[in-house]
Amino acid sequence: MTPSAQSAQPRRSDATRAAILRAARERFAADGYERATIRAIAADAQIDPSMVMRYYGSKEGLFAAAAEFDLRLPDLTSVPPARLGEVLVRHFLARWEGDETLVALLRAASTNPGAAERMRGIFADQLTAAVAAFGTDRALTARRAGLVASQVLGLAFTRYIVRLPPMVDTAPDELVAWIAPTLQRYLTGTPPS
Amino acid sequence: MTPSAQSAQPRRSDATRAAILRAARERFAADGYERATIRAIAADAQIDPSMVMRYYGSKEGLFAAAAEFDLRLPDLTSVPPARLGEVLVRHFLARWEGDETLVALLRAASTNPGAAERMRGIFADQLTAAVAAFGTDRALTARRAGLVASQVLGLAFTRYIVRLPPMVDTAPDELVAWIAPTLQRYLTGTPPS
DNA sequence: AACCGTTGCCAACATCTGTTGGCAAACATG
DNA sequence: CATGTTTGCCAACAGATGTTGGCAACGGTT
Repeated sequence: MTPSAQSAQPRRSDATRAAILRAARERFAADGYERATIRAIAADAQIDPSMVMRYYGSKEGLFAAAAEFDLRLPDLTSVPPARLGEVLVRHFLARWEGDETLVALLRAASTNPGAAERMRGIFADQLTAAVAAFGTDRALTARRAGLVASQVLGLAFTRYIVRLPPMVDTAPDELVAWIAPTLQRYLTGTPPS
Repeated sequence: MTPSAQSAQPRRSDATRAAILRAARERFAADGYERATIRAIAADAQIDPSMVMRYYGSKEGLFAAAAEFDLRLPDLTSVPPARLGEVLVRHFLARWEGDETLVALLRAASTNPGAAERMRGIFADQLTAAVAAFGTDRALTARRAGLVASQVLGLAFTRYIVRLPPMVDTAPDELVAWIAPTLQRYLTGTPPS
């Protein structure tokens, strides 16, 4: 993300690189992995398709770069325990509406094994880590995180991908009110026998 | 589905048609719409690619035929009201494990507009109809159905598509125990202000 | 000014895609 | 048997796709 992590001096082509990445995210989000063609991405970025190859190696490499994503989950230990669910849904909704990277990842994960692997990594690592902050049983923690992921990804899938009318039309606040108790129970509820 | 609805006599090519449809469902489920090529489907069915075109017109036509699906939702009015959630999750899980058509539809819906439209139709029509059986407020009914869809599709997405380990490893009965209360509340819970 | 790495474009490649038309064999019908 | 229809395969087309190599222009360094 930050342009000069290992390469000390910024290159002259950083603008081009960024334009490609932005166009790639848009196309991947709108069309999915296979329908988003390098030519179309290059056209959006107003450069030649061969530049995409030079800077990102391959289509897979481009996607890997475009799908870099940090959920930026808050520290759940500093959240009032009773409001965990609400904070989480609200955070996810905001994160989703503000950055199309997640939609790109979601669309691509359905058909591209690499994208699915990336998605697994994000939710297994970041979400599980956040949930683990207030639980000791590792298997139970993983299960709680998985359940939260199932509801949150289902929300995203129905709202941004399939676009089910009731899920698209409902205001974020009302969605939060409905879904928060679900996450709350997945996070803190007593596990079934 | 039934081979002789309008055409009185069964054709000699019915076996071929069925083989194509079966192979198509498998490929669409495994690879998604764009990666499932007509050539691969034809190879699986052990016939020539051109036969697919003759019998189903186009790739879209083939998908439309392969993605025909009935949720076979039970009549919710004859279910004990307190067990609505449990019955629903269990039904969906069984339906999903037993028929790969839904997985095909789910994968394809991410990238193919026609598949998304089909998915919208299935959940808007069949699920909303089932939910409408015990509610009068139409907007609220649609919202309840949408919420149920979000959790059920999220379950399917994480378990069958992304294959999040905790969602794959957890036994169906335990998933039911966790998720049933969620659907129960979406179906019968008091709506937020 | 001479030099060299960078940036960019053009043209082309090999391959794969959905799709089409024609032709031979199998079958059914008179 | 003769006729028409159905089933199947082969070969091919037109277009799109990821990817590559070469070549000109630019920019900084010595």
